[in-house]
Amino acid sequence: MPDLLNGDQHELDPLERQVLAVFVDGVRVLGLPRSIGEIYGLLFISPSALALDDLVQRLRISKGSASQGLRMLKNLGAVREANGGEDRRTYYEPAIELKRLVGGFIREQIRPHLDSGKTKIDLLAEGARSLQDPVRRQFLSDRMERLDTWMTSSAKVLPFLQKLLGQ
Amino acid sequence: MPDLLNGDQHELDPLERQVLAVFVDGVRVLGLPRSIGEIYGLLFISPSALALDDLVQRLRISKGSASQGLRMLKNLGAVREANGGEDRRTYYEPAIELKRLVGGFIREQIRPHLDSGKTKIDLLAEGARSLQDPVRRQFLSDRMERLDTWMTSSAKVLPFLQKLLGQ
DNA sequence: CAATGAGTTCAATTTAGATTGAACTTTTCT
DNA sequence: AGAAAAGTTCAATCTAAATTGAACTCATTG
Repeated sequence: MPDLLNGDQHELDPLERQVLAVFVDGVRVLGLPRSIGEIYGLLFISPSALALDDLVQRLRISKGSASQGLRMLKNLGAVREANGGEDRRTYYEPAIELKRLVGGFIREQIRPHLDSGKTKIDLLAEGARSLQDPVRRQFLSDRMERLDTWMTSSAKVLPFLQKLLGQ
Repeated sequence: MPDLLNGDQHELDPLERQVLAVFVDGVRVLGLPRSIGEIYGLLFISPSALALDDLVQRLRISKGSASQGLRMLKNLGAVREANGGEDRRTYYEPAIELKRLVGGFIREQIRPHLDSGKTKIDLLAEGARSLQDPVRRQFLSDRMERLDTWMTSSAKVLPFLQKLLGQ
């Protein structure tokens, strides 16, 4: 007698599989692992919040994968804990506002790289300025300046991005 | 007698290595392979255009890697052939305007995914509309609608992005 | 307080995708 | 023509990153 207590632990149906494939594709473009796309995707098409174990069963991924994936999605602000589950498990639901998703991605994945990049470039510009050969010094300094401009422009654009995507 | 005819085929010096590391880091964020960062980075800090073989020697990568990397960079509009090299080799120089780089990346890496994603979602929305269960149908249709909105918003934002980064 | 269940951690394994290198095509030069 | 050099292609190999799964902690409950 299968599925006695579980109304909803079936395999994914073909439509659901295809939706998940779109998410897997989407997150790969962002440089995130497949499991992230699967987990978020399943939450996105689930009418009710899901617990870790639901993800394990329906996606057939390991507990480890599900745990790590959920942590990353929480950090990105793409998933939050649903309040008021009956049992003692934690249930998760997806954030579905594009603004929030983009904001989280920028905060977690873009800004840190921009910041550490800027620091490194400042250091390298320093190094360039202390080169012996004046021609080389001038050229490299110009290029480091250019890199710096890139970073600054990119950083400036991010708030606009968020604003434009806000709703 | 090393380097008799090659004024410039040294190893990379530590400063150069560090600049390349920044580029390698940068392209990884964009989901591009390390070799792309190395090749573009070396061109970026080279005062004169370089040929494929220069890349092979200075970066110690294979001819195959250099060839494929250059092709991708050309497709991205990040590198162009320099005109007027002496010998019969092709020399390459980097595009250093952020606008152009971003434009190429959007055109080659973002737009195709957005477009194919939109197509797939339209199909899936179709599938959702023909579900039996009215509750499920309504819910999934809403979610597909939401996905569609994401795609549309993202596509609309790209031209602004390019404009804002246009120096 | 022992037992059960939820969730985490991380070393080992797997896998996707990047890189290599040898064979090939094309171009140039004597 | 044919030798040499530039560049391309792609099957085989390698490697970085994702995934697994077993051992663990922590919280709950009878």
